[in-house]
Amino acid sequence: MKTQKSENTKQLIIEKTSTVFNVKGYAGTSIKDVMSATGLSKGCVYGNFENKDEIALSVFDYNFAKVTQHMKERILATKDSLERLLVYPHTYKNYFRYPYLQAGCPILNTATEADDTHPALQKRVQKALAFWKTSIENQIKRGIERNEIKADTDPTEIAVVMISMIEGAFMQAKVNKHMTELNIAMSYLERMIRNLKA
Amino acid sequence: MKTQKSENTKQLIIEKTSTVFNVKGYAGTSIKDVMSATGLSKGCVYGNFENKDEIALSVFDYNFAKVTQHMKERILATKDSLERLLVYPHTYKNYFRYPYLQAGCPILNTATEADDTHPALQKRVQKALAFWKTSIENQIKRGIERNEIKADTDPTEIAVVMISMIEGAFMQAKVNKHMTELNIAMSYLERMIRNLKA
DNA sequence: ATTGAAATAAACCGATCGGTCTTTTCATAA
DNA sequence: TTATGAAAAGACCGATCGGTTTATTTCAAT
Repeated sequence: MKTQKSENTKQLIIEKTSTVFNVKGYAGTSIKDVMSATGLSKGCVYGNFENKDEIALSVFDYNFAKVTQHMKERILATKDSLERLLVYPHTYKNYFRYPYLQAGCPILNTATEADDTHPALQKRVQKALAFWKTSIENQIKRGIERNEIKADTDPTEIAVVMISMIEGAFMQAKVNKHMTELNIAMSYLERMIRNLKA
Repeated sequence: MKTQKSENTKQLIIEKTSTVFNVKGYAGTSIKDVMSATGLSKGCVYGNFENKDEIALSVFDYNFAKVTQHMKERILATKDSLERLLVYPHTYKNYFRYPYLQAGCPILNTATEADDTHPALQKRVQKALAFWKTSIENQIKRGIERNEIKADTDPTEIAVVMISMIEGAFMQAKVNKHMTELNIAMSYLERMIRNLKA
């Protein structure tokens, strides 16, 4: 098979550049950056991707899939609904342990750059954000059905507040280069989640 | 005075490009953008600023001063400590009314771009964030002294949570191009603040 | 009327940008 | 062993980047 190999290098390019794009952003990452991150030539890069846009889009999908997969695994390892929700603050409290979060949350990083300049990337972020929101909502609904979470809990409100607090606190951690604010916010979030107990 | 005039154009460049930098970011804004936004020639731009960095730094200071000034005015117009804290969710709930917030929160926009790429800008954001935090803390301390806020309130925690929620919700509003999540988060924040009442 | 700072347009610089195209490499199948 | 064709390499493209320099003009203050 010849296509097999090309599929491999395509994946290699995505993996090797995933950090670069997350750190430098779309406009800040050049093809030269892609070349030096992968060790590949320009011809090879453009042989596997149509243009820089296509790389950036693939990289965003890859980065988002990484954190989604991690959350999924952690969530499936729990039993109680509250424990499931607590996975989020627990993970972000220790974000430095996860290489794909060390460069920052891909949603946050991409969102602020793409919102007015890159419609295609913006749509991806919108979808990612919507996916995250509904999956928290579903966890809460499930918790209510199982009588583990107070029946009068508003799933949408909790989901929005959780996402807001995580992203806002994460931004502070990144810019301050320390965890103080992130820890404070995540501890508050944990308490908030525990208060949802039926 | 001859310096007067040059001071004016310097200010004009800052004002006219403040939106551009907030929308396109530092890396995304070119000198050509500065020229077309101001209607000035390249020679004139470089006659008033040493380089692009100096413009970006000045623009950040300008943008941050704008929102700080707005908050200050609003806060001074209140009497109660809780009302003072409520100024923040009220303002961000109607952010589209304020031109200097329409392009996004300068702190958020600059933070995510500069955290790993532009140390000078990053320092500015750190200072801005610290200023914001301590000023919320001081308002809460004042409220406790005046017996308007519960004595067991943790000023730092509330400050961090407020900033996190605002920035995180703002990000969602910008990327989704609608206010749903921002309104939900700000309503929650209002309730949280009202719960601090002594 | 003179002066001189400020702004102008334009040429120019080397570097880099994203992207194309031709050549070379190299594994595979005949 | 040789022919084939995909994949990788790298020279090359025009455009733009940030920034400098030049000569010229505008215009307010003396």
